[in-house]
Amino acid sequence: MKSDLYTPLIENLTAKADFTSEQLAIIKEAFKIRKLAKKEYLLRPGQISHHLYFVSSGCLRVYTLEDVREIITQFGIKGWCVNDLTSYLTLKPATQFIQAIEPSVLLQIHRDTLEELYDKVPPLERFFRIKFQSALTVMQERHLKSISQSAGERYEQFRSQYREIEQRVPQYMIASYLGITKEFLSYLRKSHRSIY
Amino acid sequence: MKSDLYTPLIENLTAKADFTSEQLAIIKEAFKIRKLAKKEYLLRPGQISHHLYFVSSGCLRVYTLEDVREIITQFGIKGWCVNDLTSYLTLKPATQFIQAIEPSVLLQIHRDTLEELYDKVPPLERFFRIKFQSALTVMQERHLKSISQSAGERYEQFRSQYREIEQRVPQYMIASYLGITKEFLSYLRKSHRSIY
DNA sequence: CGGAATCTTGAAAGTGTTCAAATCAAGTGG
DNA sequence: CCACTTGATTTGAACACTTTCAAGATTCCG
Repeated sequence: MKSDLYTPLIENLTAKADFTSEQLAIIKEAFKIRKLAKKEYLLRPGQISHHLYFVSSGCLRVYTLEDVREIITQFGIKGWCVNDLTSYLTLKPATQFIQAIEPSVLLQIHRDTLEELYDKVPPLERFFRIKFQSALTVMQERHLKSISQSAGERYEQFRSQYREIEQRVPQYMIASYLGITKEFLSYLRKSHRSIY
Repeated sequence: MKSDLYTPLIENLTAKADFTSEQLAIIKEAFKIRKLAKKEYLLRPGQISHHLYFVSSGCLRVYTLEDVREIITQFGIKGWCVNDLTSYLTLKPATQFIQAIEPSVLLQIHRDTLEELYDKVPPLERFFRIKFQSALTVMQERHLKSISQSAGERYEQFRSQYREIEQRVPQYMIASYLGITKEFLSYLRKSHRSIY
């Protein structure tokens, strides 16, 4: 059922803005289905990110190689977007990898198509403005915590905030997302064993 | 000269979008001048942020009290915006302080006025979508560095990226912005004395 | 079963904080 | 313009948090 895959997208759209059913149909039409096997890459450094990716099902990670160490900057599960946004917006080569952690289904839209849609469907521009606003506040909050809290606190908070992700991805990836080593995360878990 | 104060705003607007001179006039009209003495507060925790603030001149800081320690989340100089964005967007009480570090002049617009403007001047919505997009990528980059780089590297990078701010604000504020103690920043400076 | 990926352990080293005191700089009022 | 107070920066020692490295244990999957 094609429409199944589009349900999360439609829900997302209608939650934050008003679209007529005609507009929704146009938008839906513009998003193409993209399936990924486990461990398959959607994007690699050097490539240019030409699409916006909406996760319909599965789980992905966005990460970068700093020095020689992997740092995960985003996870993506149903209802989230994943991207190397800088590459998408500036047309510069990506610096990040996007890889499926599980078999996944994405809905992708090309930058040029979306630009056209902004003109064809004005509420879409508002939708994205609002989306980017919220994404920014989330990122501000995340950054604040990363410099004001200890690793243990950040882990606790991650566990409660993203329980679903915590249960689906290996622990060394969570460590990477939190900016600590897998060994230290293991140590933290041990010393609080009673809690977990 | 009133128009002097508006120049940075106009430049900012016209750099990223196309407005007719009529539209620019309408927008300009909607922004009110707000002057602050040194150390004066624009916003305190508990208050609701009803305005968007554009810095026309001077220098401000946005900070929060974590535990008992001040953490600076943003600086604002000419051409930048400062805010507790979460409060502005959700109408919830602010958690951050906004304080002038120098005598400053801001241009402020009320949320309701801006919402009306989005309808009256459609390109404005696009302007802000693009602004928030860029702000998000900047924040992503900043967060990545805060978890992948050492304090020394972050300081080096801050010095080169924000030379102007570095020269205008006391060092303990830079330490606070970088998420380290003033003592440790002092130590870093000492051990690299030759470089600075 | 066998191999690869993941998770755990412990010791040693590095990075950053805390606290208390000293120094330096910058207004402010007399 | 000096004396004084406050604000800002520096120092050093002890401590806490996190990483590194090397090894071992465990789990997962073909």
